[in-house]
Amino acid sequence: MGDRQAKDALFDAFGEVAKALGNGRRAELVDVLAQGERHVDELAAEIGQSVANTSFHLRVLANAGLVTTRRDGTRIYYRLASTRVGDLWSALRDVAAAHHEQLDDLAAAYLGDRGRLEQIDRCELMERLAAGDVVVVDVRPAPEFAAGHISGAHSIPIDQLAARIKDLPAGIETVAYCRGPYCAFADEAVLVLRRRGRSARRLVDGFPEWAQANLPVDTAIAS
Amino acid sequence: MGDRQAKDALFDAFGEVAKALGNGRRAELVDVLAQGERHVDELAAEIGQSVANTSFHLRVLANAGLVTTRRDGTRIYYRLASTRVGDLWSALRDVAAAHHEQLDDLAAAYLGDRGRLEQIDRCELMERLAAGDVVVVDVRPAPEFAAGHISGAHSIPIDQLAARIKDLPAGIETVAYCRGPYCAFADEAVLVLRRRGRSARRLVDGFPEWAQANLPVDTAIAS
DNA sequence: ACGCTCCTCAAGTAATGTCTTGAATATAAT
DNA sequence: ATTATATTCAAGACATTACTTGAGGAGCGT
Repeated sequence: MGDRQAKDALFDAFGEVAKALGNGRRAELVDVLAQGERHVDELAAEIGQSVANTSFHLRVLANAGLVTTRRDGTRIYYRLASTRVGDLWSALRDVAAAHHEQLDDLAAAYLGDRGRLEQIDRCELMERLAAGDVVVVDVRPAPEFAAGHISGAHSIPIDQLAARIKDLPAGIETVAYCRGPYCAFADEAVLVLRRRGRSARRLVDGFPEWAQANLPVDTAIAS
Repeated sequence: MGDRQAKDALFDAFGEVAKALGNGRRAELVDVLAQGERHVDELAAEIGQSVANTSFHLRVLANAGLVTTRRDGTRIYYRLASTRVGDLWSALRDVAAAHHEQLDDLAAAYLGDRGRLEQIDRCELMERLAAGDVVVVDVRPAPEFAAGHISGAHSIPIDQLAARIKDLPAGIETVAYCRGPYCAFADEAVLVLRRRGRSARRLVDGFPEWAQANLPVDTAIAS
């Protein structure tokens, strides 16, 4: 009990879990999987990598215990091993946002200047939803909406928003949401909506945070 | 906004923070620093590495924003950048414990079989402390006690416990605590105390968790 | 100014990680 | 059975990481 070698081995094991998150592509995978399960093909497209490389990264995550798999026919679906993994991912983002010097610049380079972006927090959205004076749009890809979404939200993936904007009722404020605070989909949705003269804001974070707060969620397929 | 290259760079930055934790020696450093600030010499001894290598690892942690420094004369003290870093470390341990297949074996190899080890949780310890029918012993190294400890605890570093056991009042239960759930000091303390015929248990986790729960803490030097 | 202590930096080596390409496997559909 | 689709595996090029040794810099006390 208490010898150096065993202690090093134990902490190496903790390190292995962190190492699994220690790659940008794997971090992207975890961010996508926090929305719900996906199969390899889709994941490869999401992170812009080859299927072989994506498969390799998924195996690294699986070996670290961060994700598990389910087979359905020829497809293999990956998902986070538990909500704790999502918590770990949130904690990592928090620390990076608080202490990583260049993170603000990198976020601004990806998301653009959010100075004028109108946001709404979970509490207010919940109130407005109850009052019925708001329309909520889920602008994530369809499979993520199918895997789970804010109760009452409409699914319009961001790349279809311009074409389907007429499906949304006018004269009522629209709230767009996506994967989380570092996802650009909702930002872009707000831009598109405002350009068309709609009143629009984005939810400050995304679906995982909403679900984590135990707010109402649906998994059935809605409009 | 939203282009691949910028997104990859952003998630690479998240990955860098995780990568900083993705090494057993750096994980040990974070675990020690969660107890309070220490200087390089001590840290090198704690993780069983050369001073040069320890300095290197500390710089990696500093570059990732996980630790900061303070100079005092010839010494440079390192500390966690904020309590969020401690939260991240806790989340990492939780995930590893829940999902890493070999972690239980590695923990058992380092800590020994805890099957018969009597433990006490924070709530019960708090009650017993208020009732005054328990003696609390901090068995961490002296600098960690000085940096912060459970209010009313006595400091007897584990390597002095056998010699100083007579300083502890007999006929009253003793509770030992240390750095956390994966620290062997308190386990060993319980063994030593029981061998001497004392009634003893260990706190399930350690000082960082106690402090995080906003329970009473002292930093002054006590007995 | 000098030596002392504490810490960081640089160079070098062995090991490991990332991504590509092309082949191999497993299940489903024909 | 055979073919098609989805995923994994293997090999190789290239970059990065971990640790050692020895030199260099910063502050303190004499």
